Amino acid sequence: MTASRALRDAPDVSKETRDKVKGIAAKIGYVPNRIAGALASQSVNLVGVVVPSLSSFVFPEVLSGLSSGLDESPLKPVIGVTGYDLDEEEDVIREMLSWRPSGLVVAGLEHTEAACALLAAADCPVVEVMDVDGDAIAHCVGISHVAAGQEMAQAVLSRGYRQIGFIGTKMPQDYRAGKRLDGFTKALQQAGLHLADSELYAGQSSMETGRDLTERMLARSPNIDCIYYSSDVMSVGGYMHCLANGMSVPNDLAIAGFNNLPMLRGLPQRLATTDAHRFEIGQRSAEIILRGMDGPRTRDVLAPTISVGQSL
Amino acid sequence: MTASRALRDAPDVSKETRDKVKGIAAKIGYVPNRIAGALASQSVNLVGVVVPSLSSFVFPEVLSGLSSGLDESPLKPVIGVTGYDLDEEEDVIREMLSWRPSGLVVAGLEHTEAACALLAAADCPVVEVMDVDGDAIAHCVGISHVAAGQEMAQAVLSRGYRQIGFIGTKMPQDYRAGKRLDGFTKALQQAGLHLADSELYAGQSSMETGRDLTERMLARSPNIDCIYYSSDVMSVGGYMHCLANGMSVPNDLAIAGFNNLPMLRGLPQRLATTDAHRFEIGQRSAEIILRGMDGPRTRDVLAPTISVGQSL
DNA sequence: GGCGTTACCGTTAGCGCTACCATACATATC
DNA sequence: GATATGTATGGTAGCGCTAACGGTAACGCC
Repeated sequence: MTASRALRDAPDVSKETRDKVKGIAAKIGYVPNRIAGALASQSVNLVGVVVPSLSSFVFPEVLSGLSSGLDESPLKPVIGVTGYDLDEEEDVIREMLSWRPSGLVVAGLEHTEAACALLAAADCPVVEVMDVDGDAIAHCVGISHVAAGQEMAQAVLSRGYRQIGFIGTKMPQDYRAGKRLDGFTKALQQAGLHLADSELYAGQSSMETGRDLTERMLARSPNIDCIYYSSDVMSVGGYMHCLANGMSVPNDLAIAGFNNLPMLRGLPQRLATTDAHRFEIGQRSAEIILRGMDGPRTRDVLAPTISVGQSL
Repeated sequence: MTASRALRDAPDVSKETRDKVKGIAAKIGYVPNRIAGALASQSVNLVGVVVPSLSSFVFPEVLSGLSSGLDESPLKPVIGVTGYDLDEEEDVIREMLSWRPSGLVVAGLEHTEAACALLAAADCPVVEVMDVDGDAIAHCVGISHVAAGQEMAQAVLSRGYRQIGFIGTKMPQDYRAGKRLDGFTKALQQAGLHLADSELYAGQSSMETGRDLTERMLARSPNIDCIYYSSDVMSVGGYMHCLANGMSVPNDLAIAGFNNLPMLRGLPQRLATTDAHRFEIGQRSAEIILRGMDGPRTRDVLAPTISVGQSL
């Protein structure tokens, strides 16, 4: 017991004893068994984070916000990746909860029925992040993607564009992109317009896909004057198509994306985008988890920040 | 015991009993406590992965390789991030090992003395990935970054460039970038040349940094005809500088990067780069870990694949 | 001397599972 | 009928720690 206390910096150990224990522990290369410790103390200083993808440039930033928010606490984030697959998500959530974490952060509001049951019954704070358009099971921090889509539509319309295309992910895959499209088209309809053309793709967003689909859409619908992309990665791809073909942005084609990714700041022109405040979402999730199980149920709606740049 | 066996799909349970147990478990929302399970069975089906950063575009791909390699096994990767800080790395390694994982993957060969001791004493397979230039403590899969730098220098020299600059991370931060620079300058020296100019920066690589440092270098050393960047993110930034200023690549400036990132495939021109086979590194690490503790010590040196593209 | 207080250290039990073995019963074999 | 074999189930101990509490010594106070 004294050794256990000494190594954990728990009170009731004299300085000499503590130093002696730590010295010997270092010498023999003792690494405490956290599994046994966690079982005995019924506490695991880990926070599960369940995200669809790490290569989409989007979630690492949520994660750094979360890490920074947990920095002063003993909690550490543990990441699980679902590949935008709800069944896989259910497995990852189950796996996470089976380790009895101190908190769980899940991206999005859409889950399988079983996953919802797991989240509802979890005996740790659960935060659903990124999205607030829908019914949250637990705490919830994010932006309205419907609102983000509407706002961008208004920015596009106010600048006089009328032949508007959309390029984005196929919908069952990325619910949030779908909500942005819903908001966007709704706003167009209110102005008596509808989408002139659209391209939906499955799989990873990439600059290459953005460039290729832009080319295809413009070949099919040459009078398109503005394209809304479901992601900045895609919109940068579209921009590259313009650069490669001597098209002037926004004169020949106006461009708008989403996410306000760091890569936008390296381009010759600033492209229109919407910042979803990913870092802050992570930070606020950390705060909610640190409050523990007692706090009131939170629904934290951040306002997306549009930035029209020089491409509209 | 029967219930435990039923839930784990262990043998020696009749089908009726198994169904009954699973049914009741689902109904009451039972989630097995993996902590207790792991303690009792002395086995944890997790593989720790320690990487410097997730937003550098580089490690997510190693991770997908690893995941794909572990797919058929019960093992799952758990990610830890160090922020390119060796002391933080030591903490993360200690934390990982305290959970008694089935394997540990660590990026790079440079660690604190204590971390080296931990890795050497770990009772699970340990794989040091990405880099083979140096002394590995355990298994090791990667490319020689010195060789990658040399090879790119030869490609640059063979095309007649003589005023060559380098833009990259400050060295204590990213050892592998430093090794590429070493190989690069060594090859230049063998041709009787040395770097005409260089810019080193601290912090994250980004297109913006690449663009700004390129501008600064060209302002200072206008006769530079080729720049080698420590990363594709940076070289794309340099390319953006050229596009924004009407400079022709490679006529006005030749450009070479490293990593063969997906983003390169979206650009108007293909930039010179070197593929470090990140996905394959992940896959091979998975194989090594699946072999367990008995297999022979591996040193798996992959050949970096240079691609000169249209920018040299 | 009796009592309380503080500082430190040790004993015991138990966290929730699973490895291992014992048991019970059915079926097969000679 | 005795013995072996297979299938399903249950009992017991223990994984390596820590919470809770018990003990001991030293000191102070009235």
